[in-house]
Amino acid sequence: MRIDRTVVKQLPLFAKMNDADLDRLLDSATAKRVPQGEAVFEQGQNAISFFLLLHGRLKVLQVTEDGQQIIVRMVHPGDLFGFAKALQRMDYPGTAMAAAESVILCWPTDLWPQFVESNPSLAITTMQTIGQRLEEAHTRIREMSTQEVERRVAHVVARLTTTAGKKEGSGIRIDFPITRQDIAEMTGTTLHTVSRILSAWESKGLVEGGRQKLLVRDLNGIMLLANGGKERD
Amino acid sequence: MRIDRTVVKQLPLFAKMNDADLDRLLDSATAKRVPQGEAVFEQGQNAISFFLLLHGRLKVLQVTEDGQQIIVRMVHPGDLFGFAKALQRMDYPGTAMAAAESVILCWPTDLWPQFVESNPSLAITTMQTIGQRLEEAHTRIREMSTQEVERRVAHVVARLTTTAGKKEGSGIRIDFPITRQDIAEMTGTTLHTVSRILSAWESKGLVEGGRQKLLVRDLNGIMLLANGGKERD
DNA sequence: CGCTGTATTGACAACGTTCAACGGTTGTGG
DNA sequence: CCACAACCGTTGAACGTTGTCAATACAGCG
Repeated sequence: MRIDRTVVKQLPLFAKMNDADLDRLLDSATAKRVPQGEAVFEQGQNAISFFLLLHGRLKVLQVTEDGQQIIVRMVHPGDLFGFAKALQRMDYPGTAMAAAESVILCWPTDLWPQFVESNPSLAITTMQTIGQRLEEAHTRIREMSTQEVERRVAHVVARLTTTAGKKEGSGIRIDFPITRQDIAEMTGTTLHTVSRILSAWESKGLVEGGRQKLLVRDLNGIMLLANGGKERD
Repeated sequence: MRIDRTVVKQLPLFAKMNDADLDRLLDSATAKRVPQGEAVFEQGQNAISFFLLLHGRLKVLQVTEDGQQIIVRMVHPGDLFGFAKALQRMDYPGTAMAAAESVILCWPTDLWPQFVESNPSLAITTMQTIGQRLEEAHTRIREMSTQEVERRVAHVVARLTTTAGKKEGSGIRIDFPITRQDIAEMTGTTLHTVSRILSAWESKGLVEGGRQKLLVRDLNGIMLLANGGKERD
C-alpha cells in the first residue's frame, strides 16, 4: 500500500525533505485506524514500532501497581510518539490510547536510524521534543508541589484549549471526548473535585459543560486563574 | 593546567576511552571548586558550559514566579549535568547549587559535538540518562498524584540512602548536609510535615535525626513504607 | 427498556498546611 | 570568651482544602 505524500507534506517535521526521500519513508510505513478507546501499544510491551499521529487524539497513560491511572500527556495530530528506542529503552513506558477515533502511521523501530539519516533535522527536532517533555514534566511537578487544585485544572484546560481547541460560536470547544475523570488524571485530583470546580466555573460563565464535552467561553478568565488570578502586582 | 586522567578513569562514562583521547578531553576542561551553598549556574542563564561532578553533591533547583522552590534532582559524583545544549536549549532550566563542598569539571558547550565524537558511547549514554530523567519525572508525578506524603518521603529517603548513603556503624548515613526543608522541596510538602514524619520514624527506630543530618537505621522498614506497607497481598 | 458509564451534589472526615511559640546549635563579632 | 544573631528543628492548635462515601440523576446503547 502506498501512502500519498500529501498527507504528511504539510507537517513541519517533513517540510525540509525532498519528495523522493519522503516517498521512500512512506513506503516503509503502515497506516492504521484506531477506534476510540483502543490502545496503540501498552505499557511494558516490547517497543517494536514508533508512530506518527495523522488524525484524531491519543492519551498516554501510566498505571500504578495498585491500579490507579494518570494521564502523562496528550498526543496531537502531527506528533511523533512511541519512540522509546530513541531513548535506548526496550519497552514502552506507558499506554497510548485513542481518546477519539484516530489514524496513525507505524514504522518498525529498526528503521529509526535510517529515518534520522534521511532527515537529519529530525535528530535535532527529536532532541528538542524530548527536552520540552522533560521541561513540561518538571513544570507539572512544580505545579503539583506548590499550587492548589483549581489553578492546576485551569492550567490544563487552558492548554487543551490552545492545543485542541476548535472555535465554535461563542466559545472554543475541546475537540475530543473528555471526561472529568480524564481531567482529574491530568491534574492529580479526583473527578469529584473537578466536577465541583467546573460547576463553579459554569455558574460564573467561564465554561459550558456537558457529557464528555467542554466548551470554553472565557479563555482569558481561565488563564487568569491558571496564572494566579489572586495575587497580582 | 593539566588534569590527571586517574581522577576520571574509573568512571563508567569514560571507561571505554583510550588514554590519548581522554587526555585531549581533559586538556580542554577546567576544574573548579564550589563551596557549599554556592551556585554553579543559575536558572535562565545562558548555557555556555556543561559539567561533570567529580566530588561532593549538588542540588538542582527551580524557583516559581512567586518565590517557591523545588528541588528537581540531586547530582551525584560522576554525573554529567548542565548539558542543556544537548537538548537544543539556550539557557539552563534550573539552578545547580552545591549541597556540600564540591569539585567539578567544566567544558564550553561548543565542545559538546567533539566530546561526543571522541566518545561515541557517550551519545548513547546521554540518551539513556535523559530517558531515565524523564521516567523519574513521570514517576514523581505519579507519586504526587496518587500517594500520601509519608510514602513520598519514604521513597525519597530510600533513594537518597542508596545513591548517597555511607555505611556508619548501625545504619546508613546520608552523606551530605540535608535539611527538612530540602526533603520538603523534594516531596512537595512543608518542612513541618517532614519534621513530624521524621520524628514519628525516629520514635519507631527507623531513622535517627539531627541538624542537617539523617541516619537510616532500618532501610527495609523505610522501603516497606515507600512501597505501600499498608496493603500487601 | 434496562444497563452501564458519566456527572452532580451533599455530608463528613482527614490529611496536611498555616500560624505560632519555643529550644537548641552554630557561627560571628565585640 | 561570651553574647548574640541566624538558622534549624520541634511541637501544638486551628483551620481549610480536598478526598472519601453515598445517593441520585441522566445520557447513550444494546
